[in-house]
Amino acid sequence: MSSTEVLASVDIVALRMAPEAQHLQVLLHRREREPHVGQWALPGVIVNGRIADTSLEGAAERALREKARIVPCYMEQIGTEGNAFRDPRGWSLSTYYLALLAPGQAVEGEQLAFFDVDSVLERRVLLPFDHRLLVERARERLAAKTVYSSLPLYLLAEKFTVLDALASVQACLGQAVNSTSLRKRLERLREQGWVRDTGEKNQPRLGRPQQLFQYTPQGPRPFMFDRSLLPEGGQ
Amino acid sequence: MSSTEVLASVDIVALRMAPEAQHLQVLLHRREREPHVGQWALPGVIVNGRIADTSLEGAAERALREKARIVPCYMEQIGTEGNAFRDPRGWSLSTYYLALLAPGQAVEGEQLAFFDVDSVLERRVLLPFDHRLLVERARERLAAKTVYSSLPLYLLAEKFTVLDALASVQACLGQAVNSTSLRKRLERLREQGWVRDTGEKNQPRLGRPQQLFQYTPQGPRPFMFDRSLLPEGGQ
DNA sequence: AAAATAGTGTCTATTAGACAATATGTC
DNA sequence: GACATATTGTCTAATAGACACTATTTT
Repeated sequence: MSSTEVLASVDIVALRMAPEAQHLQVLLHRREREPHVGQWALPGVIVNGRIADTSLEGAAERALREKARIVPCYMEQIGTEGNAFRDPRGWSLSTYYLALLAPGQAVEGEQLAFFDVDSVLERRVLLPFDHRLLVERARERLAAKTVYSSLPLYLLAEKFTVLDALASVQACLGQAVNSTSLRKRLERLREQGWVRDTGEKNQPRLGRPQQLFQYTPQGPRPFMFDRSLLPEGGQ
Repeated sequence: MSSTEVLASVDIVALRMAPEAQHLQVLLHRREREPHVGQWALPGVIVNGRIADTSLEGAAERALREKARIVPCYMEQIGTEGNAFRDPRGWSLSTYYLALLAPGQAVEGEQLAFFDVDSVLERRVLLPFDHRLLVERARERLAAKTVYSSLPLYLLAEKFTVLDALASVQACLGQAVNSTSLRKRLERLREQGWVRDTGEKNQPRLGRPQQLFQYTPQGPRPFMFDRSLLPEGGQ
């Protein structure tokens, strides 16, 4: 009977909308220990290691709090990757979470930075372990839920315009979305109490002012629409 | 620096359609060791314990193979539950999978049996650890995917009738479904090559014979429809 | 007034759902 | 033929998507 030697960790794929841009960024943290010390990687912690955790969920929150002093707008477990090869220390297992952050989310220190998700997925930024895979899976889940739920709205500032919402949906989905369809979805959300018209306006440099909305979730899970945004895209 | 003592296991929520009935059953295995020896529980194994595993997925397949000598039609990781309380031995973590079995799936031995999912969820059959929760989560995922995918078809025999498919969808969903809608979905699947009309017929005791179909998945993941089966039900 | 941007209204296509109509078997 | 069941067809409702139209601001 050998001892059960499995290293358990949690890693966080924390996303925000890039400031003044239309794409997603992922929060990375410079590793403080071996292996891969000094490299940019997903923030994460060993589960119930030097610091006791009461639950996996708790460990995930601790990872974000300790490494980045951040509390996300939304967090969801995506899955667990475990095998004998992903960590040079041996058999390891990482349960990873998708966290959605507000667009203005600031981070302190030299050890933290946001990187474009696409540059990670396209390997222009290389991550240690299988962290690229974890980002890819989190991104896939986000895209899949975007077509039939209100999930992308968690990435918005407290007050947002229709175009902000459109940018978020498109960034999550990785493709263009019909703006009429999105407006109708926002209108339905408003009827259901999930979105509030603040009555305030935002004046762009030119043109008609934009209505400012507020996302007011009525439950822990996003609102589910009964149709996909992308009929052809399915499958 | 304390040692990282976390017990990692995989557990399988393997479901089949009850024979001659319209509901789901879950495969349980009588525990051979402490804790909870002799009780009916989800089949599972310790990850990379006495027997080496190369991956979590591999451990999940091993669990089904070792405990039940079964190869499922479909398997999907649902999530990981981990905390300090779920196992009396201490901090433990279980990654659990949903497995879908063919309706005739036989099991050998006194140590294996199918139980109605509802009797587990309603606590008429009590499972050790948090296994009831795992069954509930797997069932939720199945129901959620049933409204917009072909997932329930993995529960069918090689050749099935429209009514078989309807029974499966309704069992997965836990509620009645319009049979016209399901027929149209099957027709679309047929056009897409995901379902084949075998040309054969099944003669019920009375009435017109039933067409026999065959599920022929065109990819590893189920076919996605672009609308929900339950417009009102959403959210 | 012109330009630019936001927001509304109208029409089409698709598909779930209700239900009537038809087909094909047993007794 | 009567009956039972399966299958097809027709109609309605809801909503995504395309696009024309109107509204509101700056210059």
